[in-house]
Amino acid sequence: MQQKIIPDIVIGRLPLYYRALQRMSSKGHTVTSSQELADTLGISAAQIRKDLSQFGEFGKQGTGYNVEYLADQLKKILKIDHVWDMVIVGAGDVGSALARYQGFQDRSLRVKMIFDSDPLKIGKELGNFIVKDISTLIDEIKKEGIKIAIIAVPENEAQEVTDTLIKAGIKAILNYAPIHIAVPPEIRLQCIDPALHLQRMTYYL
Amino acid sequence: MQQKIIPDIVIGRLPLYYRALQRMSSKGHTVTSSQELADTLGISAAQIRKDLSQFGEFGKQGTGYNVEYLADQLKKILKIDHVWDMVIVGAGDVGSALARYQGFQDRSLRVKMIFDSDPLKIGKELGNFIVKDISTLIDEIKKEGIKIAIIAVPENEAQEVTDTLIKAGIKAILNYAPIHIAVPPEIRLQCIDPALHLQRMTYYL
DNA sequence: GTAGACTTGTTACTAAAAGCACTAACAAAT
DNA sequence: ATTTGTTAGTGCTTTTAGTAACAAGTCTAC
Repeated sequence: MQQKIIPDIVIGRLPLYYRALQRMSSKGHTVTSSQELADTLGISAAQIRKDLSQFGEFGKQGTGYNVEYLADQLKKILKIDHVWDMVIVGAGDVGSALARYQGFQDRSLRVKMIFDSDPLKIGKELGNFIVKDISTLIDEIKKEGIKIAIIAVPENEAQEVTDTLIKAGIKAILNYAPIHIAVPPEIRLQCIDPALHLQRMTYYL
Repeated sequence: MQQKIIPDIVIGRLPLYYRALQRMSSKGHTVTSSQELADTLGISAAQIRKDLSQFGEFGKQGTGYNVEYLADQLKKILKIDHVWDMVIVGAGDVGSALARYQGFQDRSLRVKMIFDSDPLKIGKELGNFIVKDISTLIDEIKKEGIKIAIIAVPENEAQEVTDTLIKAGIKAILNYAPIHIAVPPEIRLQCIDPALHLQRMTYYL
């Protein structure tokens, strides 16, 4: 159904556009232009127009884009027109912060469960959750049909947890462990390692 | 002194190589090859060789790279042959998790101070730190000569905090606030927004 | 000492992404 | 009705990034 293949780099920018539109909308703006978005985001107006035109014609020449309408279209494209449940694996500092993170609200994302292997943590309260035993992970994920997981375990456990998650039917993984994990090509993977981001900048200092 | 301009995308991969080498080193490996690194990282061997050759000839034909030596060279290139002190602004969940984060150890990064504007948080203990008053931020940063900052404040305060940090002499910023912040071109900026990473993957589900 | 298997650094080539410029459409003011 | 300024969408050009192939150096086994 997707006629031409859209480059992943374009897909990567869409959430950025959506985030800006949400903010405009909450401020009461009803229309915007590629130029205004460009100024807001630090991306060229031509780039934004080209990206959006890959998916259809959402704007009106001379007028611009209707904020609500464009946001709605992006929601459909990104499949965030409904809430996605997620699991967190690892109830350490990072996992805990993510479990309490308010930034998923209003962005079609919701933490559903959190797992750990440490008997001292299992059963404990954490935010609105009770930490579950990692040995029940496959069953719980399958039962709920969850497709997205966040890994927040030590690096030496990350690959094993990944393999288990994939067995459970997880299709997208956000990895906070500071190590490269291997996944089959059909599994989506994104990594966050603050030290990596920081070391990328020290070169220029 | 830097003869040719190295693309930023190349700089971005160097910390990845360094991380892999650190791991190899801790496992006792003394030599490696572009092929082994490629397998470890999921990047092509040719790519790795080309990236490294931008900075010099670090390997030996037929043999490969000496792990310690290459790691050392990368440390020099990335200027992480000494520890960089950092400040965190915002002592909420994200800031707290970062203040306690163990992943900066052994990676030439160290949190030195944490600030907040909330009187209820100022003066409180947090990990090994006492949360400082944000109104003292400029003085404290200047006094210590700190160049790197992590922003972990709500989105509506992020731009103001950014401007203050730059006044204080900060040259590199890691932004956790879910909003685009504007900085002058000479300031390095990296952003981490987990929702953005996740929404990038939902498209494919 | 030599054959053969490895591995680097480099060059030539291919593919992808971004930038630019232009056309057509629309709105508002006169 | 006409003019002016604005803006989307698109094709073309330039730039950038990645891949593949190869010569030259190194090591090991015999």
